[in-house]
Parts: sequence; structure tokens; C-alpha cells
Amino acid sequence: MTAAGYDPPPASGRGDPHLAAHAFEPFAVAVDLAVFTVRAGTLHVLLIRRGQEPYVGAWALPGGFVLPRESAETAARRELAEETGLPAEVVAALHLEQLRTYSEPDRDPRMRVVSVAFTVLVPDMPEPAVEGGGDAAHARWLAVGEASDLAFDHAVILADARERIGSKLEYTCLATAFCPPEFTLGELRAVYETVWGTALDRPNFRRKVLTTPGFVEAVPGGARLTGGRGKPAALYRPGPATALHPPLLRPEGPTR
Amino acid sequence: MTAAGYDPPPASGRGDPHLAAHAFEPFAVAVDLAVFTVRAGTLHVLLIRRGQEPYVGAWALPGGFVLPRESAETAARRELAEETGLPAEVVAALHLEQLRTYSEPDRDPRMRVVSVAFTVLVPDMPEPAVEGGGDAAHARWLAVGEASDLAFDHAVILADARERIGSKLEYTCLATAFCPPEFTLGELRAVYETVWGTALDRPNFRRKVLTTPGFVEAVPGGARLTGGRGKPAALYRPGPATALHPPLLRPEGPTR
DNA sequence: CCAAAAGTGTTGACAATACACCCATGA
DNA sequence: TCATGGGTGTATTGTCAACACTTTTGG
Repeated sequence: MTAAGYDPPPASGRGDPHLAAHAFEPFAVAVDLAVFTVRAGTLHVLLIRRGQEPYVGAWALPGGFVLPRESAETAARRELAEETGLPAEVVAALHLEQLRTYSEPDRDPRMRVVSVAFTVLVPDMPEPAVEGGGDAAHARWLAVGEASDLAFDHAVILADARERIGSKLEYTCLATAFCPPEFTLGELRAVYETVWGTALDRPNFRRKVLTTPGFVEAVPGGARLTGGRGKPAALYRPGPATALHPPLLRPEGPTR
Repeated sequence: MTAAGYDPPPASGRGDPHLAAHAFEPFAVAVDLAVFTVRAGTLHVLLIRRGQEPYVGAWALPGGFVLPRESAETAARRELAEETGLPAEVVAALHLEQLRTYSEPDRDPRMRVVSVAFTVLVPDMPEPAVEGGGDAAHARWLAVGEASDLAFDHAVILADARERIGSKLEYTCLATAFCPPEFTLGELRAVYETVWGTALDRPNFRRKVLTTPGFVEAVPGGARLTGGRGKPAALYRPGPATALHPPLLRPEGPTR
């Protein structure tokens, strides 16, 4: 600091608060959301078509500014509700988690924007729920494979988010966040298989999930038809556990 | 956004850039550093004694503002060099990684400060290196157990950072970042035992490390006395691997 | 010779794999 | 009755934890 002739920051150092307020350039602080769902055997991400320069017509992650009295988490949930049109209580229950903060000086060509990125996992929901909000006219689910030429550094954020959820499936119970409130083990397995892009042995997967205490708990009466053919599957709910000990390791074999 | 009458952010939405520049309250963006080392069988963290209000006399994590043309990562390394007095090339090689961003509106009583927190792992180094910088007169290593009543929300940041490195040791090769360039397996094991607070079986730990390809590689000629008694131990360097497959799981047993 | 720490070997428990097989349902 | 997906059983394989034992140093 002395070398730069720079006063220390309020929250971290020993600077004079009155000087400090003028010692920094103001930054815009935004949130960006990587919202994922599993749909028809493919990982999908929620994207918005840009209507203005720069990057007109390109797809971008939803997001927005953090308001003066908000935390980044609060802003993320607010933006999520606005862009998806989902009711507040649904958004409040979604799994939302900080990914990382992107702060390269030129990531936005117009001005200095520091963006806190979040990863959100939602169950597959009818498309209208997404299109619903008046504000979300351009919001759409795209298969992650189709999502190219994203605006700004959003391709990097998306890649980081994918990698994160892939490894989080290994050692947390996160996969249930992709499922509806009650789900079959086949649906749960499909989450793993689509995120990892590998096939899993069905009997072994079943055993692993059921023997991990608190991962899922059986719904007493429930049995659901699995979409037509096959034996009806038992229904499960997410259990109280959050971590997976021991982890469910991703096969290192060939990518499907 | 429509509900709030608020224009979308530049980096994330569809807002008019000229309006956008005035649509947000300026935030200060800072970095906070949780710098850890393993010292005498205890995890230590680098802290700075505050000389001004608020929290005069309290310990705080080192940190500072992000400058106009810096990324958070660049700012973190700059601050680290300034506060520790270490030469730039040493700092450039240290393991530094984003922890998470803290953005509660009132985390700094004076003004709105959003802080990107980093976790840094350094090998045990002589205390003078830390005290060296003219700016770092108040920087000291404290055992994490002794670090209480930290300024701002730094106790939360510190707790989050501890938890993160604990779990990162399980599935990455990160532990070598706590060791000098060449180290014995006993030193490496001490890192795990100190961070986790558990005892590990020496033979099994050895096998696990040596059979994981790329974790460590033997230094051809080297053998070092382990500080007096005992058989001299072979020396190892960090290998090219970064991930640990399969992971080295932390025993869930009693805390030592 | 003893203590201390490195290094090797062996064994049993347990977990993960790979597969064979049966069950219930829709077409 | 056949295809499809759910559910069960089992043998093999591999990994990990526990612990006995040898080796090499300093005191």
C-alpha cells in the first residue's frame, strides 16, 4: 500500500474512513446466474437474448445489479424471480450457491463491472414458467452444448459452473435439487448421467444411494409410473443429509 | 427489474449503458486474505492489528481495495506482497484461490464494501519475512485457535476458509502448498493432521500418497534428517497432478 | 542400547463393480 | 408376448484400515 501511495480499505485495513471513501474508483457490482436444469436427458441452461449493444443478439446469462441495500445473494434471488417469473416462495427454496466472482477490468467494454456469479439448480419445469414474466420475454432454456458465442465472459462462467456442479455431485447430495419434490431413483440417476455424460450401473447406483444415510427417504405410499412402460418406481424425497460420505465417484472412463 | 423500475446491468442484461452508469450506487470493492501456514503442529493465520476505528486494536485479515485497472486476483497478490514484504516472484508462486465474496450491506459500518475473499496457503517461513515490510509492522501469525474477536465479518471469512481448505485436502493435491519446495512425507502428513486435527496411520498415508500418480515425485539424491532423531527421510517434490482420484478421505472419528 | 521416526509386509473388513436374474407394466 | 424400466442377488475385485515388523539415525 505504501508503495502505491494508497490508503487501506475500510473493511480490511487501517485507512481513514473519510479518505477511503474517495480513494477508490466506484465499481458496479452485479450478479450473473448460471441456472441449470436437466431436461430430456440433456443439461440445459437458462439464457437471455440480448437486445442492445454490446453483443446484440447474443445469448447471455441472466443477471443484474446489486441494489444499494442488498447482498449479492438477495440480488441473485430477486433477479431469478424477475427473469423466470416464478413465485417468490418457489425461488426462495431453490438451491442457489456462489460460484465465484469475475473481476477482470475489461470484462464489460463499457465500464467497470465486478460480477458475483451464482449456480442455481432447478427441477425441470414447464417452459411457460420461464417465459411467464413480462420481463423474461427473451429467456429460454438452451442445451449447454448449443450455448455458444455467449456475451461478455459468460462462456467462461458457464464452463466454470458446469465443472463445479459435476464435481459437487460426487461428494454432496446436490443432485436432488434437479429433481421434483418427489422423484424416482431412475430420475435421480438420470441427473448424474446427464451431468457427467456417463452411464451408471443401475443396481449399484441404487444401493449406493439407499445405503447412504439421509440421502433420500422413501415416500410411504408412493409409486409412480415412469412415463409409460416399465414397472412403477418407488418415490423418494430428499433426505436431511447434505454431504456424501463416502463420495459417489464419477467413473473416469469414456465420455458417453 | 420491471418491478423495481430498474435498468438491467451492463454486463448481464439489456440496459442502456448510459443510463446504467447512473443506475447503481457505487460500491467499494476490496479483497480480504485468509493466509494460512502450518507451524509447530498448529494451523496459523496471518492477521493485522487494526490501528483505527472501527474495531481499533482488534485483529483483522489483511486486505485492501481493488484498484481501477486490477482484477481481484491481481489486487490480492499485490496486497499479499505489500503486507508480508515477500518478493514479488515468491508471491506469484503462492497458491491463492478465491474463497467467496462477502456482500452483506452492513458488513462495514462506514460504507458499502463488497469484499472478495481469498485463501492463501504458504509454507512455514521465518517470522521476519512476515514482519519485514515497512507496511506490515502489525502483521503476525496467530494460531487459528487464538484468533478471536476479529474485526468486521472476518471471523466468518476465517471459518469459511478453514472449512474450505479442510475439504480441499481431501480431493486435491493442495497440501503440498503448505510445504517447502522439497519435503518429507512426514511433513506432508503433518499438514493433513494439523488441518484436520486427526492422527493418520503413517504406513497407509505413505502408500496412498505414493500410489497416487503425480501427487509427489521423489527427489533423486535427497535424504533429510527429520530434526534430530530417527531415520533420515526421503525428499519429495510436488508432482504435476492437482486432483486426487480417488480422494484421501478425512477420518470421521474423534477430533484429536 | 534405547527412543524415535522412516519404511515394508500382511491381513481382514468392507465397498465398489460387473452381471445374471426376476418383476410389473404398456403396447 | 415383448420391450422397457424397476428391483434383487451374488461373485469378484480392489481399496482401505489396522498393526506387526524391520531399518537407520541421535543420544
